[in-house]
Amino acid sequence: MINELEKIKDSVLLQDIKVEELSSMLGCLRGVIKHYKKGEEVLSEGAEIKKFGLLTEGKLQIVQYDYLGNKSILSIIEPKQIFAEAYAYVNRLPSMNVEALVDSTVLFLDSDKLSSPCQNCCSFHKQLVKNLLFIISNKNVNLTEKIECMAKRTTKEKLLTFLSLESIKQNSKEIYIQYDRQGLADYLGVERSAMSAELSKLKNEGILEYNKNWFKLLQK
Amino acid sequence: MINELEKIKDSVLLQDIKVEELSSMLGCLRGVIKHYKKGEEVLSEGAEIKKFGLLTEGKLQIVQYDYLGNKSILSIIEPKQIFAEAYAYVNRLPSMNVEALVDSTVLFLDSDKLSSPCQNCCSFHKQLVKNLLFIISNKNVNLTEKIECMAKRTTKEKLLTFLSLESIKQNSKEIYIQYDRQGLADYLGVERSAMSAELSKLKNEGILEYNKNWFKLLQK
DNA sequence: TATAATCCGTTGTTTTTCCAACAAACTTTT
DNA sequence: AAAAGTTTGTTGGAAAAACAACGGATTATA
Repeated sequence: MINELEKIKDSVLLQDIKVEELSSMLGCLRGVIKHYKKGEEVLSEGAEIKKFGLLTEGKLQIVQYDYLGNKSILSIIEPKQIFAEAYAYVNRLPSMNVEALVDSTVLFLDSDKLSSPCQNCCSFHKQLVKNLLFIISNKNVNLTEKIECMAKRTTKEKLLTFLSLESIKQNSKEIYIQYDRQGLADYLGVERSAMSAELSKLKNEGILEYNKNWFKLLQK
Repeated sequence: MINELEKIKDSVLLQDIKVEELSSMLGCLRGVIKHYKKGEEVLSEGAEIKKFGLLTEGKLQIVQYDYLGNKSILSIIEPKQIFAEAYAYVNRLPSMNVEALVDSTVLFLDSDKLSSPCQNCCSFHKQLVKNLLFIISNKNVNLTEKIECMAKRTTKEKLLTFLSLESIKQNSKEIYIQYDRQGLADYLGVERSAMSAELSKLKNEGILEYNKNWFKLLQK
């Protein structure tokens, strides 16, 4: 257990919590460590979620199957990230599955215990709640921004909306993006090749310059 | 102030908090009441947010201007709802404005104080945090579902994804939706007339029956 | 009840996207 | 440094969506 804590002590969730407090936290939040083999299911669709997970080791995938059975990957969970936290706080059944992409270890924490501090009002609770609110709020803002992009009707507009949001965040007309072309197309919900074509057009029109992950918005 | 509390005492944020505790809560969270005339700006783009709002009276609109200056309405805030809570917990500047659609009254509460209970660990803090986590998590799930619909490539798929999600939520093949046609088209990010045409097609193909707000998914 | 206003479905045209296939550029491996 | 694999840009035809315009139905208003 100590070993696992070592790996996640600088995660966002545990930010600014003293190392000495971590093990008492585990008890308070009913921490449970579970191991999964590659390909195993960590959480399954429709199963009630009372604890959320903090990945200590490995890699997970959040996937969803639509009404036709088509699989789509919602996100990849890397070590130190938490998952399923929103469903833990909402009495709705999740419509997605979590699968282990490689052998993985997860620390599950009781969501109720986190938000309902014990009598002695342990000092770390305050910080944990703050961190969790930050994480969920941040996700919220990110989802809203993604919707802002996807709501545009044309690929060109989706691209420009995405790039100007990045430009604001990076506080510069020159920006570096985290996605490759396929990743960006997936994010915006469009076809990669069509998006590439649209990027070329924007370059020809003198609206944009780019090279690999570097982009520059010209004029206004 | 007492009068304002009366109006919001059964809001989701204040759920399961005793009426006697409400006024001490106001002090603890540095509650501030503000009034706005119709058309006035409640929060403006780029201005740091330290407090989130709880609308006690009136109606607000969250709007956004894109890189071309086009205005789009993100949501309408009705009394008892909170707003700007995600931005209050994230150190990012909001990219939207909040405007009063009619004369309105807002109770602003300090987000820091909410997540950092005072020394005496007032009992309502626990419940407030729980309620807030519920609200934000719920929003999160809703945003994710919207993205699930919008990510589909065709209007037909967007419609069927939306309807089967509703079917699951309402636990029935027969469902009632909250939007009119224009509202649904906006939600899915498509053209109303094209969507109407697609609905007719689905009806002809025997996949769907509908009349106004009532829909029935046939077969699988 | 008449009138106005809004909502909804239909159709034809234009624009945009998807899709598939391929070639060029760049990376990684051997 | 060659070979293999991956990523990105390009193109043309097919499919879908946007757009505009209109008429009928429903709802709200005078």
